[in-house]
Amino acid sequence: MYVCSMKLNEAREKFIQQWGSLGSKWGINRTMAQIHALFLVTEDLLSAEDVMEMLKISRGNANMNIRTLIDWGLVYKEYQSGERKEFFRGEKDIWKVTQRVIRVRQRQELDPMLHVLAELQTIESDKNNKKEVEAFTKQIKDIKSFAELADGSLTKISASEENWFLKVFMKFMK
Amino acid sequence: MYVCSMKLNEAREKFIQQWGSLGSKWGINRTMAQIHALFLVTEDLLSAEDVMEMLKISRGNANMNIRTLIDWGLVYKEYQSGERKEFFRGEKDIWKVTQRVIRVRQRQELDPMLHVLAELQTIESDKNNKKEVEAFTKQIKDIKSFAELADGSLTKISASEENWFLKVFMKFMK
DNA sequence: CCGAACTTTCAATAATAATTGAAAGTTTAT
DNA sequence: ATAAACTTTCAATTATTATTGAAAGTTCGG
Repeated sequence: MYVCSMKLNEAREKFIQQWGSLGSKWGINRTMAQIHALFLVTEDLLSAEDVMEMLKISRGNANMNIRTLIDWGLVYKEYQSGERKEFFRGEKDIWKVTQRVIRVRQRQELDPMLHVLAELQTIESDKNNKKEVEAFTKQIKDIKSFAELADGSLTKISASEENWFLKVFMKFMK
Repeated sequence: MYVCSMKLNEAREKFIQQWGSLGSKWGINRTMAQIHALFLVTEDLLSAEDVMEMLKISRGNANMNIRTLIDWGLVYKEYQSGERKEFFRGEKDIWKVTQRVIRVRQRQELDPMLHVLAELQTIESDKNNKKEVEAFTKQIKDIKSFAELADGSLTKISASEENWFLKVFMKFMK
C-alpha cells in the first residue's frame, strides 16, 4: 500500500501489539484494542477491508469491533465521495479518548456497582447478629462513599477541558 | 458456622458476586476478586479451608488466589495461637486497598507501556516517508506524555494519606 | 424492481483462561 | 527421625471468551 521504511512499520506493529496487550489486561477485547491502536496511528481513512487485511482478522470480527469502537466514540464513520463502502477515522486526541473510555466504563461497571451497594446498605438485623450487621453495614457504607467519590471525579474529568484539568492537576501534583 | 438472618448472608453473597463481576471486567480473576470481597466483609480470621467452603472452590484455587492477594497487600497472614494452620485477615480500609491495587497494576501494566512508548519515539526516517514518520512520532509523543502524567499522579496518590488526598480533591472538585 | 456491492448476524469452532485434585513438598511436635 | 498436619504445585480438565465465515440482510444505482 505504502512504501515505508521497515522501521515505521515495525514501530506501528509494536504499538498495536502493546496497546492490544494493555487492553486485554484491562478487560477489553484484544482485537478491539488493536483496531483502536491501528486507528490511533493511521492518518488516513480506513475501510473495514483495510482493517481486516492489516490485522489479519475476519470480516465479522472487524465489523463487530469497529462498531463497538464507534459506540464508544473512539472511531468515526466517514464517507469517501464516489465510494459506496464505509470508511473510518480514529479519534486521535488522547485526552478525548480517555474521557470517552471513562464514560463507557463508568456506565457499564461503576453504575451497577453503586446500585448494588445502595441496596446492600439496608439489611435486616436481629438480636443474634447485631454486631455483625453493624460491621457489614459500616464496611459497605465506606466502600459506597469511596465509589461515589470516584464516580463524581470521573464525571468531572470526563466533562472537562484538557486545559482546565491540566491546570488544576498541576496544583494537585506540586 | 454463625446463626445470622438470611438477609445478612444474602447481602454478603450479593456483594461477593458483584465484586467478583467487577473484578473480572477489569481483568482480575473472578475468584480472586470474590475471595477479596469475602475478606472485605469478614471481621474474623479465615483459613484456606474456610474460604474453600464458603466459595465452594478447590484447595489449589483457594491457595493460589490467597497467595496473590497477599502479594498485592490486600490480605495478611496471621497465626492463631494453638493452631498449626495459617489464618488470613483482609485489609478493610478501602483507601489502602485502592492504593495497593494502583501500585500493582502500575507496575504490571503501565510501566511496560511506558517502556515501549519510549522505544517507539525514535524511529528511522527517510525521504519517502518523512511526513508519516513525523505524524507517528508526534502521536506517540502525545500518548507518552499523557501516560507519564497518569503515572506521576498514580504514584502520588498511592503514596499519599487519605486526608491529604481528600482535601486536595475537594478543591479540585468544587 | 433487480442485482451488485456492501454490512451484519450468529451458530460452529478455536483460542484463552481458570479450576481441579492428587501428588509432592514443607513444617512441626514428639 | 518420623509421621501427621498442613501448603504448594502443576498436568489434565473444564469453563469462558473470542473468532470465523457463510448466509441473511441492507442499500443503492439504474
